[in-house]
Amino acid sequence: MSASQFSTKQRILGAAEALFAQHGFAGASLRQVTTAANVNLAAVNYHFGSKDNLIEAVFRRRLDALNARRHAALAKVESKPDATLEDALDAFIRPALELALDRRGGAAFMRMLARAYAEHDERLRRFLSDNYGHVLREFAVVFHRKLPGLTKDELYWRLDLVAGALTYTMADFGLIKRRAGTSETAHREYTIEHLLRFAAAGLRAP
Amino acid sequence: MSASQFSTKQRILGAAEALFAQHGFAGASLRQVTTAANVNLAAVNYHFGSKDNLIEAVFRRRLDALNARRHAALAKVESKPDATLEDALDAFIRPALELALDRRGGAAFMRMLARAYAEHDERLRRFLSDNYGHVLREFAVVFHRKLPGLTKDELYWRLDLVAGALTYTMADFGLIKRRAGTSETAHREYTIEHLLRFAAAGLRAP
DNA sequence: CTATCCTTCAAACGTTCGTTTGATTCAGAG
DNA sequence: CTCTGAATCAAACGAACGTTTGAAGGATAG
Repeated sequence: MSASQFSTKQRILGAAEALFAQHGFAGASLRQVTTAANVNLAAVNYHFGSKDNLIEAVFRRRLDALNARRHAALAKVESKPDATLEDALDAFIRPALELALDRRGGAAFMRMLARAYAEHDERLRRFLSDNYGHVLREFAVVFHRKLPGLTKDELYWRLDLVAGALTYTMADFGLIKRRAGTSETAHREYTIEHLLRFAAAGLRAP
Repeated sequence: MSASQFSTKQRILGAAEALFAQHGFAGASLRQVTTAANVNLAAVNYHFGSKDNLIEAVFRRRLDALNARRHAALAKVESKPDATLEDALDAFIRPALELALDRRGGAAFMRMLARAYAEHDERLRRFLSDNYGHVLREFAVVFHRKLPGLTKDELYWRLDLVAGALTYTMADFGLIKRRAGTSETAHREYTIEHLLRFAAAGLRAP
């Protein structure tokens, strides 16, 4: 009889996500994680091989779905001949915000992502680039088409800054309680509108 | 004969700043710090008492000056009767950007600050709030006057988001090499203009 | 039933951590 | 010169870390 309806693997992933978000990758120990997940200490190395592999698995669980949604949304935008920069940005932002507002740990994951972004860790950057870089490159191509007059270098670091600011901002949005009386849909649309305007202005700056 | 023109204390602070920026507070060990600073391991506890105190000292060395400059710039803005929201934002952003562009470790400090911001560490937040909160509250009062129609709660979380996005962005600006042929002054003014427009738009959003 | 395979368990591994200790060095005051 | 006190040093402390081990558990197939 386990202590939860979820499997050992899933309980480890959930506890690790929350603790990595709170204390960082170096700051959260496997003993904290396994205690919170109510599993044996050795279970992490049995199921994931190492702490580094666990970190990657925590990312993978959420980012696989996020990237698939972003890819599909961008494809839909590309099928319309009169799509704007804002439409492409919406395809980028909306899936991420839905993830950030997900009730089962979405906010914790977003905070973890923001920390990873701020860490500039080489190993983690390579992992993210190798596994999810192709979708980001698709977006970069589309953005480049919507933004002639920007050199490739200029576009790339602007995208990096915009993505960073969005990630950081969304990590905090998960913590903000929405105003009473507003539906979750309204809250999401209000937030997307806000982020989208900021991102578009940043990308279009002279 | 020491290995540098700087004192043991200063060498520790400089090495700690760089290593905290690169590996985080938990990830950088005192052995790494003291080796990089070319001092004995026990020197940290002798001069600062503990690792936590060292972290605070690294912040204090830069933030004392930053807060004084921000306070002075805001006072100058307040002395003009027709000052705009953009003027107040300039008083907030310009000293920080000058710090970020400082050649002696300014970029490293900004990256460290961005990490601290993303960490949401309770102890660190209390330290920053206790020591530098009063200047931020001065800014909040001015911003509130320039932004009627915003509730106090709305203003506070918008300021938090704006400050976070700015901090994160400036942490990366320190890494970006400016285009050849542009002076440092021109680069700084271009960047400030960019950040200022974004922050003003974010604060003024409906 | 036994045999097999996946999973869980308590215990221990060697390493690294922050911190403390007690001796040593050394410049400046009397 | 001696004395004093701050600074530096090598060495060690106990605790916590990620990881490994070998035995025990427990479901399923033959």
